Amino acid sequence: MGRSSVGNRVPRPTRTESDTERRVAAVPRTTDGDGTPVPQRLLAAATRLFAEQGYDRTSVQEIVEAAGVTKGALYHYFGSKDDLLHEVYARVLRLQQERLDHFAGADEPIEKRLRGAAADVVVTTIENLDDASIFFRSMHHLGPEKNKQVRAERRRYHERFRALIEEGQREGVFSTATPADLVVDYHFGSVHHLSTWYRPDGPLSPQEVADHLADLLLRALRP
Amino acid sequence: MGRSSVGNRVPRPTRTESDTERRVAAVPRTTDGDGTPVPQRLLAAATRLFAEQGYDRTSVQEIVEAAGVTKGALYHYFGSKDDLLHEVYARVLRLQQERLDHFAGADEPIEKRLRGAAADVVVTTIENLDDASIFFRSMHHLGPEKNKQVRAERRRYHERFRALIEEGQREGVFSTATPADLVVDYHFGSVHHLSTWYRPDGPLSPQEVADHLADLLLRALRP
Amino acid sequence: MGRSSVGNRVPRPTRTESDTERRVAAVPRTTDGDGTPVPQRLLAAATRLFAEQGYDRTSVQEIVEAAGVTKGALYHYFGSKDDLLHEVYARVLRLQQERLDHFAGADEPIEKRLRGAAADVVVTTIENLDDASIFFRSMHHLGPEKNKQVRAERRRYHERFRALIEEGQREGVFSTATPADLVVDYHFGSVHHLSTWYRPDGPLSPQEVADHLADLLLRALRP
Amino acid sequence: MGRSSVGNRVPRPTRTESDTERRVAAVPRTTDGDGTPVPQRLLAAATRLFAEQGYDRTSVQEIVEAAGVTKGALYHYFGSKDDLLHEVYARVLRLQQERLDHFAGADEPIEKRLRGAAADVVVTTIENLDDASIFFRSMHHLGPEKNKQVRAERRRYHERFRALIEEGQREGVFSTATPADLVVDYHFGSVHHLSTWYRPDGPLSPQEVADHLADLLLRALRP
DNA sequence: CATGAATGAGTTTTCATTCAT
DNA sequence: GATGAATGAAAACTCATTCAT
Repeated sequence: MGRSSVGNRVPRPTRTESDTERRVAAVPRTTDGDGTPVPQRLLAAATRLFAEQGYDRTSVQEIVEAAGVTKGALYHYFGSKDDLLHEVYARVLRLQQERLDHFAGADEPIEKRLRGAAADVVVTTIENLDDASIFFRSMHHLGPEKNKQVRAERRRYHERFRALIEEGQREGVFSTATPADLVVDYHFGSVHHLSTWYRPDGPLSPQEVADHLADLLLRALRP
Repeated sequence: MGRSSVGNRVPRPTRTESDTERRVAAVPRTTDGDGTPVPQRLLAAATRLFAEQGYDRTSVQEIVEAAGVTKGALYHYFGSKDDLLHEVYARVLRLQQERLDHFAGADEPIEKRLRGAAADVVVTTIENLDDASIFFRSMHHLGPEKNKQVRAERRRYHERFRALIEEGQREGVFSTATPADLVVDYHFGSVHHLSTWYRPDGPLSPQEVADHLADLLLRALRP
Repeated sequence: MGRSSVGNRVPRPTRTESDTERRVAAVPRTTDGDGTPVPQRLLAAATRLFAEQGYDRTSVQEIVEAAGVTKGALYHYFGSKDDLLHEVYARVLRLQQERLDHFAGADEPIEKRLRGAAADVVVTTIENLDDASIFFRSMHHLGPEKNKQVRAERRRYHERFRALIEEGQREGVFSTATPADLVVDYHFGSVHHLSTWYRPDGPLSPQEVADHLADLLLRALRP
Repeated sequence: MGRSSVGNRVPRPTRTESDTERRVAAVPRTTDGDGTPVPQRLLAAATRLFAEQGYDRTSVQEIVEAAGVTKGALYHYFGSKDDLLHEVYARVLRLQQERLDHFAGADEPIEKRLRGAAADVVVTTIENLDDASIFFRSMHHLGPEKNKQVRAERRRYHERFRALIEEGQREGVFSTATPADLVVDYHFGSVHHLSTWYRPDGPLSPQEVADHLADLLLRALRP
């Protein structure tokens, strides 16, 4: 539950993933320092450094040094520095979409489902503040093609969330005073903002912040 | 309502400002192409480019070319690229603080004053979207000293705004369910976020967006 | 007896030297034009140019052009232009200390040992006039840390030499009229000065100059 | 008797000197801070800065700031940065030549005259250590023409000094074991070297150092 | 699989000097 | 006499990427 956590899926652009999942020994043997395989180590190092210093301020050299490998190794696993950033995004997007789907699809009244989703995105954002910082500050560093791709996924997420609000508005439990689109942006603004002000050693736990922000959203939506 | 607007104060890093304030004609007459003096031209070009491409992705070369001057001229007026960024910040901070003071000090009930301030910051942010983008994406590019300075001014602004909410809470017109601090961050999250999604050619005018967002804030604060 | 001679040690700033000592073949085989490896070529070019034009007047561009490599290559081997200068110093200091130790530790009367050391430093200085010019004109260009390091080694050399004189003074074969410290500076003043006036095509061979200067020193020390 | 002292002759390349000597009021009225006229202030500032940082490391901007004038003023009095350096040299050379002439032409035995000259150059060098540092470290920074000029004056000085030694050798009071030329360089080597090791707060006064060094010279010349 | 030497275009910044006022 | 804005060329250094081994 540290600042940044690299998921357990190995991005291997040059290989298919399916066959490495099953046999543990298939993961590249090169695990030098600790037991973590090289690509994960690179991704973790890149995530931390990108969050700390920004994408442009982080050199490939720094990343490979932090990961304890050589440049050749990085370019063996990732096509470019850009690729590395894209992988970070991919991981976060996948995670958030999964969690939203889970909460949105629950068998509960709309109010509960929205509150659950709204609070959960806050908690997971705080638990991965590094990823969040990168996400909201470095998106424009992606090349146009990958940028498009990320934006598309982002939009799917936004629409899924908006659908929840519209559902509540149709049922009359949420006010229609404000367009659902705007409400989504209102809430996600505060989520983005978390990486600016939230400190793990502050007075509020992630869950408390999440409850407060979800509360504000639902209070604003009261008819 | 342009994207970016450069103020009318000439930055003169090597001198105190006081003596140039008196004589209006002291502003360098060197205005080459158009009638705008060089420092303003540089500031305007930098603002636009920083917003479009980010601070790190914008080279000094690009800035001086856009401003139609030479690199030497830039370094004659500004100590560094960093300085240029700082000037953008200083201008925005000054403007926002002034406007907040105006609304907060008005002779009106607290609800009206908060709504006025909350809506106004949205309108002026939209009217200076470039400045806003820079503000919320590039602050960490400032050197540590200037960073401190900007953060301090930022904090003053935050506290002024928080005081409004607390005033309403004390009077009983705003709910105390959420700490005022968190409410401020909630609102400013959505303000920061504007530069991500707001498009001038979209369906909503700046004022409409402002009214909606201020409305959401006040609805969330209803007891 | 060339103007400058670059040693056979490869500077590898990013690694400890110990592991490259073992395997002779570890010296990079990349020797483009002639057979000399890149770092040596750079060091030789830098030495010549620093001596001819001074440190500040020599651009990194000139060095890499003279060495027939690119700037990137230089910065691959040396951390900075400063580093390059430091390597020149390190080589000279090592050489001089070795030779002094050799003469000072010989099994001979003190007069012969001092004369031998005093003459030898003249010969080797003349044989490496470039290094000497750099040494005595560019030391102050080193950053403070490296400056300290060089000064410390320099002092060790000075003290070793002074010890010889003091030994002779204690034995009564050298006059005690002048403090040994001052005598050392007197002699080394003339050694430094060599790079100002000595010309290889002049009437005196290095050995002749050395004999004369050592003679002056010993005559001045006669009781 | 501070580190560096600028003589009382105003270098005015663009004007004749003769008419400003007589009438005090003819000295340019621009004496801003203290009462010293601008050119002297510039020369003094340049001398100090050149000695401290070297010629190349000292910018024209630093000089004018230290002197409390503007760049325009500097270029009004001196044709270039190079000119400034040349003026420093000219002053030192003039002074040393005068003093040597004085001692060499005295009505005394050759031994006394040589000792006097040898000691005096040490004292005046120590009293103007800044000038000396500049002299021995920055001569090669002069353009070829001025370089030639300085070298010529330097040679005159050297020859004057050598003549003293040869006179003694002819009279049989100095040994002829070493060529007079070499003896001169031996002594001046130690004079140059002074700026490397002499510290005003050290144990020896300038006169003591001078006596010791002159003593060493004369002892070395004993037949 | 992995290395690390090498590239080359790029970066920000400095600075002596000029010139209109 | 003096100003200081502006120039333009050059400075040191960085860095993502490639490729022979």
